[in-house]
Amino acid sequence: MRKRRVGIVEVAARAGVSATTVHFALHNTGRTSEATRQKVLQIARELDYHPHRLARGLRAQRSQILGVVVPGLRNPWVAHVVEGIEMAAAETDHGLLLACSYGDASTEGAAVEMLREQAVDGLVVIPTDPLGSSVHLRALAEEAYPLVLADWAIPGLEVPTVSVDNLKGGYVAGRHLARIGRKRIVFVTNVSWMRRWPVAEERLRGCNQALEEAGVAQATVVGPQIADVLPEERFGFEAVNRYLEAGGELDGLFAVNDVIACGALRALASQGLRVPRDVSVIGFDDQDLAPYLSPSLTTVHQPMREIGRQAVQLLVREIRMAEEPSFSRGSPRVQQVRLQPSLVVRESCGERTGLLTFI
Amino acid sequence: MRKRRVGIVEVAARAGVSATTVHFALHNTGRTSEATRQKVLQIARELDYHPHRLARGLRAQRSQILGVVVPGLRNPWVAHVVEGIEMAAAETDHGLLLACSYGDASTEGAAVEMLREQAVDGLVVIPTDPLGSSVHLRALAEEAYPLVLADWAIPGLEVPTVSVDNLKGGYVAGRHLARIGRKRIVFVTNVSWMRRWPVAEERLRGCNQALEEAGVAQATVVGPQIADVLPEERFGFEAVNRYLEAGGELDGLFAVNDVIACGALRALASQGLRVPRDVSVIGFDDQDLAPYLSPSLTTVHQPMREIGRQAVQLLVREIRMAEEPSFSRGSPRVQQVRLQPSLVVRESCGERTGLLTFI
DNA sequence: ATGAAAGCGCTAACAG
DNA sequence: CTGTTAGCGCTTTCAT
Repeated sequence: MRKRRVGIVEVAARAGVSATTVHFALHNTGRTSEATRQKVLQIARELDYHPHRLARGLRAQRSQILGVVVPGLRNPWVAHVVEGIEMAAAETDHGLLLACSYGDASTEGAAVEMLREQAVDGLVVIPTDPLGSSVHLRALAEEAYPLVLADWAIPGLEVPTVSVDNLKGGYVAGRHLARIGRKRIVFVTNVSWMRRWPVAEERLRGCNQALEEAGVAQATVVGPQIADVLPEERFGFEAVNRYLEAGGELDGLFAVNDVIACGALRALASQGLRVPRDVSVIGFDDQDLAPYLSPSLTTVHQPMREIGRQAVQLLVREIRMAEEPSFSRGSPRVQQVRLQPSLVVRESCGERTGLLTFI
Repeated sequence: MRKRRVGIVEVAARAGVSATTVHFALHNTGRTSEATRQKVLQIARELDYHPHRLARGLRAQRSQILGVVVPGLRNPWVAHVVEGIEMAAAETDHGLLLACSYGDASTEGAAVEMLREQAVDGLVVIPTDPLGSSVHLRALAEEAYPLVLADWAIPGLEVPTVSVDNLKGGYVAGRHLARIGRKRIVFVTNVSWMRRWPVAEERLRGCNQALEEAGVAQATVVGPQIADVLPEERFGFEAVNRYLEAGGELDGLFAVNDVIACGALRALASQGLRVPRDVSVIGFDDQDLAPYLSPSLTTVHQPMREIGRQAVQLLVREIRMAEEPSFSRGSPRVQQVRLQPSLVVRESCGERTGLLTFI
């Protein structure tokens, strides 16, 4: 039989006190005598009382729920970021309402709408598309709705953001390729990633900067020419395959993420190119599988869970600021957190081919 | 400036009608004249009115939120199931409150507690541990709280469940290994998977059944002997490495999931064993990366998103049944959905080694 | 065809 | 130290 939910009044009745007293007893505000408090707690336990957060939320105008909008969960990068968000949310006693945009700006808009109706206290969004996203995100920002972006900032949108230093990430990748003597570098990215403008572009720019410093030709961008396909492994595979079939050459490859790198590795192998002998490959993310690919993948590590955690921290701060404007005290109005990536060298680069440097 | 949320009463005021009328106009219950209805809708739009679902939920005793508890998101299997859940939830106008148990039964219990306080209408749980989980899940079941399990049923717990036919999945894997002439089969699983009793055990049992039918020796179970480590790739790698270092032999390997298979592939390669020449490898799940590993992974496909979708469907049904008991009409009280797996043959098995069959 | 009023479960200002 | 009371925003019965 469905057990009826026991509320504060039933506890009050059983304890022979008022609902108010129960409330103060449960929240230990020191307004009740220790005796009644114990009695109330005892009865609450007996009755298996649980607060009804909807009711509390309605009254307090605060649901203790954070909304999260992500492009989807199949890229492990996102999955890890969401885990980080979940951990931080649980620690700060928040629930987590999750919605996916699946790469579509209007789905994202609908998700934001829906989450707002559910009265989330704030939103963490990994935007899907700078143009489409910026419309509704800008609307949120304008009414000072607590909002934090993860992964990348939308140009011209002043919102707290936590992201990784993509320029530097690209730079260390490019520098490494140059150092080990690679001359013809290809940068693989899909259109979705190009749309996320700052991300792919910065990684590419960082890479090119390093190449230039080393006197190596700029990277050839492969991928945006062809249609986007899922999963991303397949995209990486097809993009590289087409490039090679069209007679393209390369001795170094830098992929915008590890999943695409995985597909790229496969394409290189299928075309008879050996990694790292013929081609050095670098990914981005350092996902769980990177060390276990064959060859293991050299990649630019980023702290994925940490991105999620920091996003929640910024968001909680935003929420407080929205509630008690005095809280802003001193610290800058909009915080940007930029985490540092680092290169993890594994087999796919074949450090030993570095001998080429001496030729 | 923070925009104050506009409610039904403000719309009413502006339209010169009562809140009741606004309500009926918005919900198109045909109780208002078309004229007033249009006017109200117009004003609602102008004022950018959005219903407050917390308030509605409180009144209606129904939050339109589903709770989901999963072990974590880093295994892409889970990520895909959650995507399926998210899609189905969005389609049925439900929000999705997500919590992770991280493999710990008490964390799971706390998550369930928290979700109930948030007044979710029902729960989808991927249990973490049959012993630990069964305690609080049984409690839910006893009070007829809408609950659906995904992935595996807890023995003796009568709750709707959607899972894949693991016995059959194991069977087709084992049969394939036998058919291509493999004789010394190893089954790799970690302790966490063994705890999820029916899953790993059924996959193993199905495999052994096929081996027996083919007159091949039962599979050696590798993994549970050593401590669990994350990520699972690493576990697969270490488990297989230890087995080989201890002088273990094999010519066929069946892993409890693709991620562990990925680590196993790597371990085999690092020990100089070639796949598929020396060893045939089969995984379970058919995750995105399976076709892009080198060699590409033969694996037992399961419809991951579909599991999530079906779970939501069962749950929505449970919720309706709990609300209007008359709804149960005819159909069995507890539904079990069992989806069919299928073998996807790729390079890691080397069908051509099937020649061995003729020796 | 429309409105008044009660109430979902909890909180907090205000009395005593 | 404890209780009374008035809502939070929406739904729904009952009047008009």
